[in-house]
Amino acid sequence: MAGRPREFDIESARDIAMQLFWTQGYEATSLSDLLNAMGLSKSSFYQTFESKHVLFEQCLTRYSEILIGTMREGLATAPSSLAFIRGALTGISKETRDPRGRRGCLMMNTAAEFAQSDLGIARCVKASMDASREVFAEAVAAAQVDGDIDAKANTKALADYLVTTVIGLKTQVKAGASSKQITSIAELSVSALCRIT
Amino acid sequence: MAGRPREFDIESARDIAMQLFWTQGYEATSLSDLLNAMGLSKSSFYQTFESKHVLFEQCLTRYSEILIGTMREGLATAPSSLAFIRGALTGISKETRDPRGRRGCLMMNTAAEFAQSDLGIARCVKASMDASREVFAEAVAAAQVDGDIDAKANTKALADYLVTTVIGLKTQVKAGASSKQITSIAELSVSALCRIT
DNA sequence: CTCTTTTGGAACCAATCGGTCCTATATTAG
DNA sequence: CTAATATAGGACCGATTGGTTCCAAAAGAG
Repeated sequence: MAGRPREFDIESARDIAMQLFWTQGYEATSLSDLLNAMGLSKSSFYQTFESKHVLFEQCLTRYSEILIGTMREGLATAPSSLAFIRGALTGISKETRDPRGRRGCLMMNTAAEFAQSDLGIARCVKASMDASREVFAEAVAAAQVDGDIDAKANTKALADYLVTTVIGLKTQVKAGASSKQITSIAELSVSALCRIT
Repeated sequence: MAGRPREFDIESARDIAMQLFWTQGYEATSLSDLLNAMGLSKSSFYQTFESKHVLFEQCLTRYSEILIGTMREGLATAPSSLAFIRGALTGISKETRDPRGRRGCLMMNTAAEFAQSDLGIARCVKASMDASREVFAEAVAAAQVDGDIDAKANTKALADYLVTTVIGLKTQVKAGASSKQITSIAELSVSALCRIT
């Protein structure tokens, strides 16, 4: 039935594209950038992925899956829910030292690049933010049960607060903040979180 | 000595360009977009502003001047330093209703679009962030004198925290958060600020 | 062997990009 | 008047953009 088998792995090719979009942005990533990095000919590219735009949407979805999955795993394996939250914030300081550079978060970058112009993409970004807020909400709720965070506080509002802080921290990294600055802001945010009533 | 006088105002033309860059981003704003919006011919444009890139850098500088100026004025006229801080955060919720749309902050958008690729622009973004952090630092210090914020807290760290929160809030607006969400996060952040020791 | 599919590469597309240059006209100062 | 500058508009530039189409070769399945 089937003819010549595909010589590349679709998912890993898409992951390479995702890294490119993440680092350079959508517009700044040209088709030939993609072809070179993915090691594909134009034929293979357009036969497999419909267009640059479709591929980008797939990359957004994939990124969100990884992001949320990593968060969920971190929450499940952390010594405590509060430890997970603290780690999620302070861990951002590591991105400062990353040789691949201060590239922020693909979702935020995309939100900044497209704003309201592309409806499908805007929906994708919002869905991803909602999902990460949901994970934070679970973490906060658990920390409230643990007694690390005041049980009377509004769980969802605290989750929103955490998402906002993460976004702010990642943008600070991209704007050139030092590792020390990031760590200090993160610690401050966590300790503030624990004092809220 | 002088010939035919210029028929447009350089500063207001640049302001129009700034608005365009702010709304659409640098790459997404084409030369003809600029010419149409500014009401200039190509000749006048290139004679007055050296290039699109140079004009953009001027717009960044201008934006920063306005931003910092507005902050300083707000700090000077607010009933208290803490009131200024609270207003700076909660006021972001208004941007949700702005008909011109959720366009975030030009500096952050630029940071997201250029990342580390353009050194001059990166420097400009960092300078602006440092300046706004400085204003926040003055406000925090004054609020500490007022007794609204614990005097033992690290002033500069709190200022960094505020900048981070503002960035996060503006990005949330751009990503589609509701006015209520923004207000609630802002209030939460301020009350957290007052409890930090 | 045949059918099907993928492959790489090239040719080609219209459109747009930022930018330069030029012409002809208009408006000022001296 | 002349010199100097600004104007609008168009011609033109090379380069690049995302995307389409065609082709001959390759390699699997039946």
